[in-house]
Amino acid sequence: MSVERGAVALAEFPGPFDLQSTVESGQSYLWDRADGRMYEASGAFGGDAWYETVVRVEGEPAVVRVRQVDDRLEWESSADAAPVLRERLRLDDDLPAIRRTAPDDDVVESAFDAYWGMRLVDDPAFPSLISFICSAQMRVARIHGMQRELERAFGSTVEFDGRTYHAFPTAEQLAEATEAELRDLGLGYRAPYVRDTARMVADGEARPEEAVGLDYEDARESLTRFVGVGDKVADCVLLFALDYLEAVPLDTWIRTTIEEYYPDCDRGNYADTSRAIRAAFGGEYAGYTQTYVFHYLR
DNA sequence: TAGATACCTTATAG
DNA sequence: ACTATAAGGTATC
Repeated sequence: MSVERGAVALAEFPGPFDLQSTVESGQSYLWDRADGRMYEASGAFGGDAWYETVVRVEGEPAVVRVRQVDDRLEWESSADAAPVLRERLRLDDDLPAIRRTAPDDDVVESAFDAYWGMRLVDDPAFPSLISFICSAQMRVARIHGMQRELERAFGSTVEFDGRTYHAFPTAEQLAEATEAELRDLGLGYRAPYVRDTARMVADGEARPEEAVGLDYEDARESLTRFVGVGDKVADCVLLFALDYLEAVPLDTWIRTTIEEYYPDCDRGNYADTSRAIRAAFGGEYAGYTQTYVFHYLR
């Protein structure tokens, strides 16, 4: 299979862009660094590192390899990668306008300054769902490692540029996994959650995309039908895959931030605290602010 | 309905 | 070396 190459001129899109922050900030677990140094030296070096993932273009798997060199996004793929990059990395988001909706207190300002250019990702729903089911009580680097293991064990292979890559497994592929196999990959108690959720999707009982179109809180409720998905994981999928930019996942880091800087927003339960912090973070794009703060404090 | 507890595994701190 | 602790929580009681 031939290797096509191209470049995306970032000047055509509103505001700055930072590839490393975007793919190494714990939003997406579908990208891998070609040099194997994912999460090793955030910000210190590797600003022009190559990142790779397997996407689907019209149903067919295609490897996409991308790196940022100054104001260009250079890519290599078996197909035209530009439209995929534009969508998945949210290049059309008007970052300066979004930032203006955020509060201008010290934490938020510092977070935006530290990683200015980071975008939210727009991942496919099922892989995002599985990734965040795996994220319970896990560190970012290990969640990432688990997804690579799932791909290697259950995903389809794709040949590209003389190497073999693995796509993220489909629900049907993952539904075939046994709990023991998943535990052997290090998933621990998340193993039955992943298997059961994959079965629900494979059996046609429910699909994460069904949440799209519902009011935000109904969409969150819809996702909690899946096994291993509570309010927090549901918020992650809404924010990083289903285009609900107001979603603010209440994880340990944000809860600590609320305690320290927004004590009035602590309402004692998820739903009410969520409403309060979403309002404090500016409403419509509150999830953007959450993601900057998360990455900054982590 | 709100609150407590078990749950896999691993990296890191002490 | 060895143990305690915590990691982007959820299900169950």
